[in-house]
Amino acid sequence: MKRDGREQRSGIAPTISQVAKVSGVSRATVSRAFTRPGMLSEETVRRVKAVADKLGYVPNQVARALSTGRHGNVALIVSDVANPFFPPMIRAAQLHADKAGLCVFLGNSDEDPAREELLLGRFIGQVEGLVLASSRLDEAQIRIYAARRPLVLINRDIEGITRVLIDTAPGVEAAIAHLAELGHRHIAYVSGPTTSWSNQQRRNAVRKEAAKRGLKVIAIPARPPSYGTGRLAAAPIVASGVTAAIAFDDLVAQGLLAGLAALDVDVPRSFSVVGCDDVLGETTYPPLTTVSARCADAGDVAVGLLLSQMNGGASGEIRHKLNSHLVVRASTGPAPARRKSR
Amino acid sequence: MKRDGREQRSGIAPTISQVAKVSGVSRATVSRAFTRPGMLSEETVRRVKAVADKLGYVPNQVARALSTGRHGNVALIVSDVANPFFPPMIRAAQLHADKAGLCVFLGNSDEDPAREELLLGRFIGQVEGLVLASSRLDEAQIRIYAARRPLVLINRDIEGITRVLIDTAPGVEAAIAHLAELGHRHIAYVSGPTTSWSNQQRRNAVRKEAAKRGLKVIAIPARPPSYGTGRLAAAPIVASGVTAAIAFDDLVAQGLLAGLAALDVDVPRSFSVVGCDDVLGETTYPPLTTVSARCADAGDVAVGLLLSQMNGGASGEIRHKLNSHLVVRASTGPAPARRKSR
DNA sequence: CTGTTAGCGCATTCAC
DNA sequence: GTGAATGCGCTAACAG
Repeated sequence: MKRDGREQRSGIAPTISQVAKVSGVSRATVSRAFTRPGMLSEETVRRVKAVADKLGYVPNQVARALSTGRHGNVALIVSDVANPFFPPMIRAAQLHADKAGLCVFLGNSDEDPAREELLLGRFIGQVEGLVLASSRLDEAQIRIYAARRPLVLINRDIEGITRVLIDTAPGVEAAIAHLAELGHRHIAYVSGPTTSWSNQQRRNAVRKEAAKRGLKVIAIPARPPSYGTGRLAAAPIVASGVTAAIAFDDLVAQGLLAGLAALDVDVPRSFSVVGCDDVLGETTYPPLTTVSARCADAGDVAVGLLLSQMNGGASGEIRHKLNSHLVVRASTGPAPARRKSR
Repeated sequence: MKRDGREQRSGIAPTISQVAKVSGVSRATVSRAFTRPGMLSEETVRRVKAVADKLGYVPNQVARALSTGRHGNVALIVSDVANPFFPPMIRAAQLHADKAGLCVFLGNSDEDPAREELLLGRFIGQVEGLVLASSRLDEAQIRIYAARRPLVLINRDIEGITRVLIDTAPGVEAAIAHLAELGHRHIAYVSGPTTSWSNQQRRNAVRKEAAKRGLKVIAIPARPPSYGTGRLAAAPIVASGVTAAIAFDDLVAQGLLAGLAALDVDVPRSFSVVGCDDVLGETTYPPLTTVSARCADAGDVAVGLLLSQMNGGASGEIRHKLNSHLVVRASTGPAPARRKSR
């Protein structure tokens, strides 16, 4: 077999053999100089490394991976890079992976299960572990991949597979309580993707807590969840007569804010809105009351779990829950006097 | 050498040899069935693939890479995943890479040259090409890596290295013209990172066009560029007496908007703000007039250029410029009557 | 401490 | 059209 284009640019890359020949040692010794210097005399290590340096030798990761089966790569697949929920998570995951010396493949499924599977297929062969954030794949598929490689899920609850769940229930409950205390009696839940674990969880939390406090809640969809669909939801929401809304995520809430403004509904004076995820900070107008979801932590924890699993740690039943809480800003206020009576 | 932990989970992954044995052909034939089916009889291909399927065989990318020198991976390094400028670019780059069957490593330098170099070092050995977006590395370093692998730069202008530049000058000039027509005479440029090519380009465009139209421009820094620093810039800006500001990017502009609101300065009635990049859409309040930077296209084009370079295409002097234009929304308006005269 | 030997899984010359 | 042999660059037993 001929040498191919591997190093077509600055000539052929030096291999372990060249270094070995020049330094007058065996290839194994050169290998050890890089992987287990402690096994060699300091003198040898020094000499070999000097030669390697001069030659510009750098270990070929691919060859090493083939030999050891460890390539130091992990993959992270998200459902939508452009959703502000993910970047902080990606960043945190990267940071953690970096510290462990791992490289991370990023995949973007764009909410499409087929694409997600395609990516998975491409990654699986060259990674030591995977993390799937908000996976839209069906359970059976996920199990298949989880059987082949350490795999951890974010915001997807599958029995027996390590997962980290951002538990927005406490925050959502607090939000409902907050709204109730402000005198709201009828509220809307602006719902997200039906296949989303987060959406199901939030919807249930809203219903449960609302029931407990005797609030009426209606559901208005915003699908796919985005600024645009949130904006569109404004009209049906005000038409429904509710005085407050809690949205699937901050983006939807932000759109709702805009839609409300366009309808001349003053927030928070005549309508209250609360978001979810807390990814927009105070950048909305008015600053959004929202449920803080610690998405960055999720990325960090997921990679941590993946690492311990890769290193043979307990891969049993791990279901890591991340807490949430309500952040009250300026988009919520006392319920307005009833419209009908005016 | 013993088998290692590669497939510790569901037993050993089937190799080409197993498929060969079961289908009663040689390993070479199995290999061909996957890489050059045309070389084999249809019957053979069919049979081999059937067996492979049943066994769950899937070609080992790493082994293939070692043999061919092509592993189908590329790396994308950005300076800050969390900056809304990047996600659309990342998404577009991924999409293009996907179509070409490539996997992409994502690196996040967090604006730190040292981290950027670390990442580069980890990636270089296992990718066929790299794209560096808004690299903070010094030119010499970049040249070294570019000599080893096909490499394309985004928003960094280094002679001899393929680069795609988002040319915001036309948009910025249009913005200045727009402001001038609205009667503004004194404006501020809220500047970004000094090492950023984009910042230099924008600053120069502002100066040039302002000079041409006889506007006075002062510079106020917002570093690092963010919502927070933009917000902080509001005070010195109103103190300076200018009536309009053009910000390094949308995030800074958004912060400025908030800072202005906190200072009770009405936008656009008493002050005009224009952003840069157009990554926030209409989500700000008021909707931001901004220079559209087509960041998604940049990612797409960069990967395209990288591909052609990887395939031995002309790697000569390529300097791809992406155009920009002004998007007028609601954050700009006529210059207010002069404050002093009131 | 260091050298020798034997693969990792695959793609590719050559023969046939 | 297909098989046998060889090597990609490296690491890991096994000796010494």
